[in-house]
Amino acid sequence: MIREKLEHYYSYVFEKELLDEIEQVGVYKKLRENELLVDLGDQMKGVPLLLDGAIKIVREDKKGEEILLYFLERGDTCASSFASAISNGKCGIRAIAEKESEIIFLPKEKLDEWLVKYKSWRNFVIDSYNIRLNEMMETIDTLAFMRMDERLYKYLTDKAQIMRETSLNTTHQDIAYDMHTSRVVISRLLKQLENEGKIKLHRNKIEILEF
Amino acid sequence: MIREKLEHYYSYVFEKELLDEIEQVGVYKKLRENELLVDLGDQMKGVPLLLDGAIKIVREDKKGEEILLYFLERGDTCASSFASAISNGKCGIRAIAEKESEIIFLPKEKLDEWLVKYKSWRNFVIDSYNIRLNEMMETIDTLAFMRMDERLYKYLTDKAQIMRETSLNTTHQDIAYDMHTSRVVISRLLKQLENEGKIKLHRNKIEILEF
DNA sequence: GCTGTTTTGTAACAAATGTTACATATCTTA
DNA sequence: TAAGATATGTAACATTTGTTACAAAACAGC
Repeated sequence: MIREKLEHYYSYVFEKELLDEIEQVGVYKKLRENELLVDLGDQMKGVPLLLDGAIKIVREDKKGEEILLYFLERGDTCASSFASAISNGKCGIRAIAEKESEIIFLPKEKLDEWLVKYKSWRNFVIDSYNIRLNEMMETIDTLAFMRMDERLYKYLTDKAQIMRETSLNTTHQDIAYDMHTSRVVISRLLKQLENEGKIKLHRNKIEILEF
Repeated sequence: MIREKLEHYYSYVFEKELLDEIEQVGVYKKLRENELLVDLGDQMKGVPLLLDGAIKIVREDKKGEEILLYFLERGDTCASSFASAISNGKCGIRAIAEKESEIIFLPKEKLDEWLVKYKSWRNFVIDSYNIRLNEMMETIDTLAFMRMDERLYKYLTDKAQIMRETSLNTTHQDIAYDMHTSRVVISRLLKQLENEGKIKLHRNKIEILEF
């Protein structure tokens, strides 16, 4: 069954021999919604390959203030873990399953070995880093160039896409945590978006009418 | 002379055989102050290794609004170029020499080859990506968690360190561009920092009194 | 049903940042 | 030295974002 899912998402990415190796040494794991996958300061023993679901990557500063960096989808891996695993350093982020997810954990001993052996692995690692760098740049653009109302709308539509839903089950407070602002600000701007006809508000649920 | 500089900054990073190869295929280049090294949308034909100087990495959105991402110092390479070079993609940033700098340009044909051949090259590439990811996270922290006055003071002290000077030759307008705000805001906050005794203002020059 | 808890709505105000407008100072160069 | 050009200082005001306080609505468990 693992092989099936692997083939499904990664057969065009990895060579057959590499898929075989992954099947042998990879550890399959199912994550419950809201389960913590990586915490701040963790020393990773490997890297997760995401088979299905959605993982939220969050940054926290010394004072415990949080902000959402980006989401991982199936086919993604966590570049920050890769870093931490291969160099025995600490992880600067927190990763939480946003919904039920499935991953394969690859032991760090193999990471460098595969770089030598498999061209497809080298491409995958480099690509992953690039995707992550670009994602970070987009986050920076968002923070630097957009006003809160635009950021909020982007947050809602992005998250809906990741979750593959047109409604989000979330509270105003949760959004405020992700965007590092206050609940009152979010409520105010959500109401504004509702008046513009872009969303519809319910208790614990936001329907997105316009993408 | 190139060999000398290479040895000086990279002899502890790269194996001897790799240093030899770099000397053979690398193209040395001197950059004048303010010279453009990489522009938005460029398709990189290789990656620059920074031997000396300081390179400013800037992000620009569609509307032409800019913000400083980070600086490169000697020993650094541009992860974003690496990305662009190896995958024939476009570069999402702009790189400008902040002062006279020296680089060695490595042709993209070698990049993947060396990943297979040299452990030290693999480490260097992975490390570079990690350093850049961390730098980006710090930029995000700064944007998300700090007020403008704190950001400004951090900008001044960071830049002074990169430039290895205690005074910066710059105008309020230039700082405003880097921080994506208006000149008036910067002038106001600089005056405030001066009143707090942390800096001293001159025309075209800011002296930093407290680090 | 009733009661406590969670979530949302909103007003009133405070603080931070952005904008416009203009004055003054300093440098450059003819 | 006079005449622009560039850089800085500052006031007054606008907008955006954050904070406090409280009320009302929706839900959960009994």
